[in-house]
Amino acid sequence: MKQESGKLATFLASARAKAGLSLRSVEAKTGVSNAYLSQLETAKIKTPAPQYLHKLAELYRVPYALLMELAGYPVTEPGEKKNYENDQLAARIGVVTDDEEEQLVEYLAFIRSRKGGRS
Amino acid sequence: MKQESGKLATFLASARAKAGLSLRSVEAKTGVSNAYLSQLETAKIKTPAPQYLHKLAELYRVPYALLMELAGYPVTEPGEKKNYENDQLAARIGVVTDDEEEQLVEYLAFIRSRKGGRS
DNA sequence: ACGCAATGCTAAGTTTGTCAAGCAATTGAA
DNA sequence: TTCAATTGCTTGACAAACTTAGCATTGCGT
Repeated sequence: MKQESGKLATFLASARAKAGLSLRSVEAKTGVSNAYLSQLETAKIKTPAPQYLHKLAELYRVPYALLMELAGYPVTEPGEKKNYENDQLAARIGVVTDDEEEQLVEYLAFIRSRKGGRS
Repeated sequence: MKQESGKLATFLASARAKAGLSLRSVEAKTGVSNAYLSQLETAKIKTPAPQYLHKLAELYRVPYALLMELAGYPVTEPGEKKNYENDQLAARIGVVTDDEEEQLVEYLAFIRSRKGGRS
């Protein structure tokens, strides 16, 4: 049951909305064309190059790794297992709407972005 | 002074040589076509999809993140800086041949692969 | 020598990311 | 209202990843 569909699209769309930026202003700040950004947010593009995800992660202040994961790229080393302990969290939270899920993901992104500090 | 050219190619080639595998046996084990592997190792392909790097990292027992970096993908979060303290290491090591550099990188990969253990 | 399998590689073709250009709708100022 | 700027989006073209099929060479068994 792998669902990697439009998650990235809606995430990027709401992140930009939250930042109050237009497609063209994002283009100005990141160098990513507005046409491409539109296709990204409408799920016309499935696997954008990591380079662009990195730029957007920087602008929106969300973790690069999260965008990579939403895009369906492998993020962990071959050996490691992914956090399926999150199933426990899912059980506690219960059913959520798409909007709620969206906001939870973004909030988690915010939390994680305030963690950094590798020397 | 960014040089990301044939590093990945030579790294993958020597990793396969060290494993004593043919292109077709790697294809059998990873699902990556031998033609594509050949193009990878002869630098005909610049930016292979991370999915393939992940499979090869698993087979060759080298860090996925290292292959990503050799391919020129961003690997760190937008905030963090890359280890330019390695300039100190470079100063200590001095001039090295391509073969030496290759072996050093692979040895470092080996060291790193024995580190893992995220819960 | 003869075949035959395995090796690395290349040629042609399909798919898909990416951009430049431009279009329809909305907004706002005069 | 009218005009111009801004918005999101689509279209057409190009480049590059990726596959299938096949080639040339090498090695080995008989």
